[in-house]
Amino acid sequence: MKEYDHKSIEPKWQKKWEDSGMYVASDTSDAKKLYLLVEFPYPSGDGLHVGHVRPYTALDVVARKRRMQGENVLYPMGWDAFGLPTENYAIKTGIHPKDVTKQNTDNFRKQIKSIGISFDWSREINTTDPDYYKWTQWIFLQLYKDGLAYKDKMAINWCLSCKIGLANEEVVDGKCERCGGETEKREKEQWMLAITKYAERLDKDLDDVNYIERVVLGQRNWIGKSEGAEIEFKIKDSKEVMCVFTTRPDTLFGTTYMVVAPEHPFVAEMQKSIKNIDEVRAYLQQTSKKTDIERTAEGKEKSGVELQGIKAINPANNKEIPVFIADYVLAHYGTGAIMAVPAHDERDNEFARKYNLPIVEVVQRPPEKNEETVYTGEGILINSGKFNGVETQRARIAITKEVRGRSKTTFKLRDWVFSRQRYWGEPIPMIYCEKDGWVPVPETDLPIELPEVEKYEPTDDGESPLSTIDEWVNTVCPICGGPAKRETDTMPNWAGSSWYFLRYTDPKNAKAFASTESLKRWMPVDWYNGGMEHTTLHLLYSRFWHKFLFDKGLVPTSEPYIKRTSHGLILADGGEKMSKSKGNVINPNDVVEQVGADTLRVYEMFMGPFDQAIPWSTNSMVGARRFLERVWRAQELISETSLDENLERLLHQTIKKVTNDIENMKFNTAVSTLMVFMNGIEEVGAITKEAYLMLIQLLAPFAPHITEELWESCGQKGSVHETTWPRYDHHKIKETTVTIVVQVNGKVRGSFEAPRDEEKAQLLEVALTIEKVQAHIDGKKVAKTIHIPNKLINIVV
RNA sequence: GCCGGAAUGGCGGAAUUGGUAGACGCGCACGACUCAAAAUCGUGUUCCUUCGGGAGUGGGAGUUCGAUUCUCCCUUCCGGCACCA
Repeated sequence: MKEYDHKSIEPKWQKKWEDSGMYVASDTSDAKKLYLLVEFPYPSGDGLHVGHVRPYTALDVVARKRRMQGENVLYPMGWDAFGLPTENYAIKTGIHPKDVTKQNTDNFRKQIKSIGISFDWSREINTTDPDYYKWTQWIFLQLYKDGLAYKDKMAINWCLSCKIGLANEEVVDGKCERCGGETEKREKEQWMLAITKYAERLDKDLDDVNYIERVVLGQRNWIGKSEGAEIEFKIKDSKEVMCVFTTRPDTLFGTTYMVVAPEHPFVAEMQKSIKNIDEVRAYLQQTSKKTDIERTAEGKEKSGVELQGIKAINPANNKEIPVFIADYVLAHYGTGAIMAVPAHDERDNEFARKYNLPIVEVVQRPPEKNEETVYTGEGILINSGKFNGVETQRARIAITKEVRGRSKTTFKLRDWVFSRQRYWGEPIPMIYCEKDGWVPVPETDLPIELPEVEKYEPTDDGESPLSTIDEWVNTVCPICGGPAKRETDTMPNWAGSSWYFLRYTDPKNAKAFASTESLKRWMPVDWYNGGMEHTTLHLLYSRFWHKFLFDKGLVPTSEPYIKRTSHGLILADGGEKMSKSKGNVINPNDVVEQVGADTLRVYEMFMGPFDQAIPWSTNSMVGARRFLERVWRAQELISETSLDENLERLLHQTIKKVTNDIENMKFNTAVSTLMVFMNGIEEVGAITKEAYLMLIQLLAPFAPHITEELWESCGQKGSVHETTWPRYDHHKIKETTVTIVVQVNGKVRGSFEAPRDEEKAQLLEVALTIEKVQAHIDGKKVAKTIHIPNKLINIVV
């Protein structure tokens, strides 16, 4: 027998697979289709990370198993290659981002191939390829035509170090999501996408998809749907009305003051009536200087100023109430104004206490609730005129109706800031004409390609580097033919990834982003695995684009992904995140070199639950390697004798468990089950060839190279990956004898072997003969006995 | 603060329609092989113990013949959101 030498085996089979094209998904097969997707990586200069290997291997295991079960599997890969690190590298070195991208993708491709993932490389895509981003631009134009893309001057989050505008989703703790630098608010004209028009459907349709719970919750939370009512308050001695949004119209009688956001136009409109206008202006100035971080950083101490001379009328009881401005009310949410009910809202309560405002309870507090806390729950109304005694849920509708309010649903979700003042992104295909305003580039002119530039840095005034190239910027208006200028902003790097899964179905189509036929064949994605960090960004954006395309009749389903799962991070040995600066990064290249791709794969599947973060342990990895070596050596144990009865049962149990565990992503227990079977083979010391070949098949999805080699050396023809997945015989799984556990008062006192399905009376008889059992019931009366078939006898004394 | 998730040997983890806690792997100890070492193989490995047993799945109560699993309260850790009316 040869030694197990991964260095010769792995490249050998990788080449055979590539030459045979056996992982190319068929566009003509009648077999059941299965579209498996992992997030395509940003090809960074650091190369592949062991963290990439986990999800790629996991769905590769599923892909290989399902192919063996006869399905036509599409499992593609590509590159999400626009982005800042490449651009920053270009700024530093002067090398064109295109060249950097080429180097990086070549490296990534080579690395991924070295771990034997069965991607269909014939469908490889790259978001920076003009043939690809032509269609990203095309989709933008369709959004524009439908009024879903618009330009707006607005306060955006500005990253001081990237010199770039950021979407809200890209700001984390007031810091830039990408570089971690400080951000501030800045007024700037930006292209926006009206994702909020899809808020309701993005929320509701989560009911119909099979996403893991934490993804659904993350999206729901981000969309922030909230049902309530809009109610108008008259302003005393004025024609003005103030409209508020509330989720608790039932507490209207408890409204003792109102608050409007400092930015609310009401303040300017009413300035003549405001007696303390200087004080108000001082407050406005103070808050406008504050960033969101500062507003929240002050321990949430609420502040505000009363608008003296202004009174609002509570429509429920016609009482005059004061009006405040305070920065705890947000201008962009609801109507930018609230009715304050300090008895039943914690924020209002805090504010009312600080400014000595009346607090009127209108919902009866249940007796068990602490009187110190603000009661925000449901109950029976009090101090509410004719609504006294009504239950809060019903009162919401009744009071809203009484004061002519209207039901209203609001969302936290805000429109998507789509402009970036950067070079390395898709140019936004719009032209500005003095006469005609913003004009879309004609579709026949797409793609608008990125021009060559000398400097990649954004300009000091925050404009894109494209703005300095006059011959590119200056163009003619598609409508009037007069002089006009191109938009120099580019798209954010979420653009290309918002539809890439569609392109895989028909990657070379020059007439459409994908043909209807291809889309019908492959969509929707059956199973999409990716990181939790993309729950509110990529996943929401791509669902939005897909729903838009569905509305246009361009894709066959309203949801792009049927099932979404998520992998846990791989941490460094000590449990910290792997990072270059800490020097604790494990390079998959080194691992493949030293112990082989199969060992790496088996280890990553075995290390722990797939959805859980887990520390890397090079020590533990040797267990995976030892296991493969034992499988290798077990060739020697193949003998002509018939299969041991216990081993046969174990084999069928193994087939069942591995088959189920793969589908449930319990890869760790699938591998351990294979190990148990291997232990069984060694214990018996012999195995039939047939049973050994089944072990090879079950292991094949996890360790595709060594199993090919073993399959071949056992004299089998063709690839193990093209064989039929083993089936188990449920008759052969059942044990003929079972271990019966004997308990006395619930404590284990002994056990014995008995034939399967033995009667209780017989079992009890045997149980009572056990010495230890006798010792524990000695002199006591047996109250009752409990029998769980084929499991245990419990004697209660 | 709110919403999720988690807590099991020296370590990663396994086991739930409630039924032998610690599968599998790592590590460790001892033994075999070897001049020796590595590799490999074998045996053992939750803790305490007066060797009869006893305790034990973050802590405390409860339901049950029986609880890692179900209920209530609490602690700690991780992740997400954060003045959203």
